[in-house]
Amino acid sequence: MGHHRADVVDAAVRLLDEVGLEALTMRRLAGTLGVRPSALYHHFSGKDALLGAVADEVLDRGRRPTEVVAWQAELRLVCVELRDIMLAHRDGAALMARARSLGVGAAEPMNRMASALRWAGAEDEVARVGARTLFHYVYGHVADEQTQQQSAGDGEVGPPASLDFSVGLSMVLDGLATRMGLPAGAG
Amino acid sequence: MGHHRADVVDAAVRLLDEVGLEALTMRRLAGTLGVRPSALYHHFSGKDALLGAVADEVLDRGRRPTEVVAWQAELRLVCVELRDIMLAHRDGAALMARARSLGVGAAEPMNRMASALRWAGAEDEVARVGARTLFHYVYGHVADEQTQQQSAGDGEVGPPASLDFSVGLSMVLDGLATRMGLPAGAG
DNA sequence: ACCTGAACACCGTTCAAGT
DNA sequence: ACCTGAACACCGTTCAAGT
Repeated sequence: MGHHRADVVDAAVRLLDEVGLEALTMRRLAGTLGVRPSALYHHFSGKDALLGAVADEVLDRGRRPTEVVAWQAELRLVCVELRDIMLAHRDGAALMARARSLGVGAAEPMNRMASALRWAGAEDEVARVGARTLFHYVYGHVADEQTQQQSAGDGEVGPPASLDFSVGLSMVLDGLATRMGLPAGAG
Repeated sequence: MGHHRADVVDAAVRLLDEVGLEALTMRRLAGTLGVRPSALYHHFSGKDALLGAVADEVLDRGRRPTEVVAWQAELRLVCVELRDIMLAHRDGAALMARARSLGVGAAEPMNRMASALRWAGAEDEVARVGARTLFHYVYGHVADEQTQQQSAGDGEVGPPASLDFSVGLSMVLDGLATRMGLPAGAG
């Protein structure tokens, strides 16, 4: 009875956190809204479009204010922000992968990374490849974290994931610096 | 009428190449074998187990003989082999991601990378993180390639993907070398 | 603009029973 | 050991029709 697009996205984010990506179903989502499944197609052309909107909404909610820092530190901040966003929602990494593979949404983080690199003086190819590499690193790491914490649940292991993330990120940033003809280790 | 596990896996690989991962369905697979869907559950406990077996089969088929080379070159060979395997099958990257997220199969490439790193003298943490980073790089790159070539199809763009892959890989290997206290650029 | 009702063409999985 | 028959509990999507 009178929902808007934003209401549907809100409900979808809540449902995602409750039941996970696999159980995030058009029929189930309609149920939580007290509406018939077919009603959702008034707001979205299909499930793909809905998932793209959910991914962008989640990205937007986790956005932090920009700080003025050196380029390596900025890339680090963007990557940490992206990881935190993915970790903030059940199956967050899988959601981003799904949206990207459907070619709908979730493009902003990589664009920010590429911008930072170009601003730092990287050639176009290095900026493009570097941004992709960083994004894939973050996504892959968080995807592993979330599938592990899904299969564990009992023995608390806890914080070493963040440390591993930081170490690997430094590695990629070092490689990036080397490619740009700068000394490694500033990050 | 008398299929074995291996027959089912073979048919699944063929069907994957024909119709893609999304349409690789238990019912459809049963159809190509001239069998009822329920018959498949005699060979596999469920779809997840089947997909894991498919991933491992594909990995095994693409395996190349080991060459004796420097560690950076060896890592490069493993990564190139992994990319070629994924590219050799429709939705190859998505298949590996799916298997990994289900915690079934597709673990061998990362193990080989970690071994190569330990053999080269890397500390345990660097070997673990390095292998993960390399695997995620390869997977992410190929996943992008395959979703792009899925949405393109018309204007031939072609080879630059391989070049981008090589550049990004060198970047990661440089970062790895730096972390190990070695000069970058040997790869 | 937003929704219902009803249908279409599918899914994965289980389980008793057959040979 | 390998398979059938039949069912259960779901899917995404379409489309005419209602308010």
